[in-house]
Amino acid sequence: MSVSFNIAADLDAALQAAALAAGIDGADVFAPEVRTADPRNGDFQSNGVLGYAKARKLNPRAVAEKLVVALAPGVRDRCDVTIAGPGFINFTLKPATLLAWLRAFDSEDHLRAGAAAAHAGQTWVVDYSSPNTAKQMHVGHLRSAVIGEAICRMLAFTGARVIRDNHLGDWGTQFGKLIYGFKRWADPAALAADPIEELERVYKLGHAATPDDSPELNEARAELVKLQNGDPENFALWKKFSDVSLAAFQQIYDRLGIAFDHCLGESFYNDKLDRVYRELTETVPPIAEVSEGALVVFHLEHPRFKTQPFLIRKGDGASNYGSTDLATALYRAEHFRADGIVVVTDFRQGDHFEQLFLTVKKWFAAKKYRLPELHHVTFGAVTGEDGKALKTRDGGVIKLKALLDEAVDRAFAIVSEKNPELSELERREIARTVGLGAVQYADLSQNRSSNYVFSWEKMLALDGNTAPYLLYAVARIHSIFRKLEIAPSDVSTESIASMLETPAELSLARKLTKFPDGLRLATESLRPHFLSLYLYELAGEFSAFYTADKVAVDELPVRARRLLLCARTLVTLETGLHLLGLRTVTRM
RNA sequence: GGACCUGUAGCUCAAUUGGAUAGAGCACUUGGCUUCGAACCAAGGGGUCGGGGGUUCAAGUCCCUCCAGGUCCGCCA
Repeated sequence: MSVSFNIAADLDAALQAAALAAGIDGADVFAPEVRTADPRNGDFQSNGVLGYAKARKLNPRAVAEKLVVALAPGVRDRCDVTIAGPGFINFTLKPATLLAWLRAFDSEDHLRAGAAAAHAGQTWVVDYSSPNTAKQMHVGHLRSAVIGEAICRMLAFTGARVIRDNHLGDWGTQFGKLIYGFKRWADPAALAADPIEELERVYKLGHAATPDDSPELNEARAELVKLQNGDPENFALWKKFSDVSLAAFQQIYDRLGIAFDHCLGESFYNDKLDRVYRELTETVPPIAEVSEGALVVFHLEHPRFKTQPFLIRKGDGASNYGSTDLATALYRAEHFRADGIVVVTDFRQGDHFEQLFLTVKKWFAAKKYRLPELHHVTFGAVTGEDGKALKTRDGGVIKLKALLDEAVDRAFAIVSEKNPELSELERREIARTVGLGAVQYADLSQNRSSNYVFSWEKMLALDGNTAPYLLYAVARIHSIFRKLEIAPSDVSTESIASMLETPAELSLARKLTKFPDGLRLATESLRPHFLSLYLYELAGEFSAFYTADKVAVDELPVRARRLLLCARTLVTLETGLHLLGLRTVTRM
């Protein structure tokens, strides 16, 4: 039996064909709207008949009846079809169909091959993390990095060529003060020991020593002008700041499984800004205009941006983030030939990116440049359990490194308590995976647009929608295969599998076939929590199956089919968790 | 003043982007290990989906309007 990756799409096409075959009025515009159903109603449901029948004053159940009769015979062979309620068409996959799907999609590679149609041939640039150089990454940098990486992996899995671009904040007025402070107070020993720490220290000194309207501030500005004019000494300093910062960032990225293809920061676009100014002012009518000395864009069609300007060059002629972000959009469209651009930042930059995208659309239209899809992926704040911004006990900023260390330490304590017989080395390794995974997963498992309450206790809990719960399911499945001395990937043991039969077997198998749906939802909406939710529900189905039906039974055909379910659950959980950026364990 | 986000069980969050009886975890009550990892599973109680109007065969979801919290609005990003 041949079965396709996305069964819902298949059924949708089948119903469309049935509409044509039945010769119903307006069959060419009929949209079946097949989607996954509540399990109580079946595997998939078609909702399209209701709206269609209503618009033509027909009886929806009669229309549904016609369609079901006209369905190609193959559909009835693969699933039970019923009409329910006011005119829903329900499809319940037969056990043989479930088994056929599970046999077809038996590895991460086969799942990927099935999923790759969604973005095949497309190039997507994802801009995430994007910290400022010469500063520590802190807790506020976590969400962009974690969400951005998950989005990259999902896009790549669904067929896209993904370019990971770290848009560093490596240019701007703060470097005048930093150089000013560095030249006076930098301590070589401290710099060697912890460069970022030392840079932050001298920046603070530089900032404090250059109050507004002071002669010292003018000196700091002079350092900035020298840097911007290519002064060798200042440029060398700036380069050093960038290098040590990137090296420090990379230590964090390594722990989170992140590897950027490019780190094209703001400085990279310095020589690309004049073109932006020129092209935005040379159109007729011009897109940008001078207002109060600055170059700005108003969007007259917009209720707010008709009076709230988008600043693209400062009054003193200097660039700002509006300038560089415009140049960045052009570079990504021209140089990378991007079909889509995703920028992952917190929601407070919403106005900026709305204005940016409006401007880019007008600009590209005027110059006849190909316009990529533009997405600003926003997320809410990370707060403590009191609802306020997350701080250390003394009110300071929590460094990302310290936060990740604590996650691993806490996980180590839990693993050591639950599984003291494992070697310390193995417990350390497990703690890394579980601790970091818990932090990542806590961020990914909830809708990114709401604020996120940071709670060690909740993210490290073994119950509920957490990384430890999912990893526990993974570990238990590995444990079964270990005990039976079979490799999960060894498909040959499955050849004698008998037909799926028990309620728990069928329920788990049905959930497994919904992986395409969870992945599609998460990828289309750029919201990884849809994939998390699916994985959590899958792990739940597995735990119920594990309790209800023993795998290692004496009847070999029964054992084989249950092992098949275990192997597929394992592949799906591991694939899904890897897509979210987590590592997995074989025991914990 | 304008705009955006959020508001769902006591608490933390979901709800396939308009579908059928709004679901999980925590907490509370009860049951299940001489059997593959009980870090688990099964069952129970718990709801004016912030309030009110509207659109629709169908609204937690869309529109309007209030209320509450958060955020942004010219030379930071």
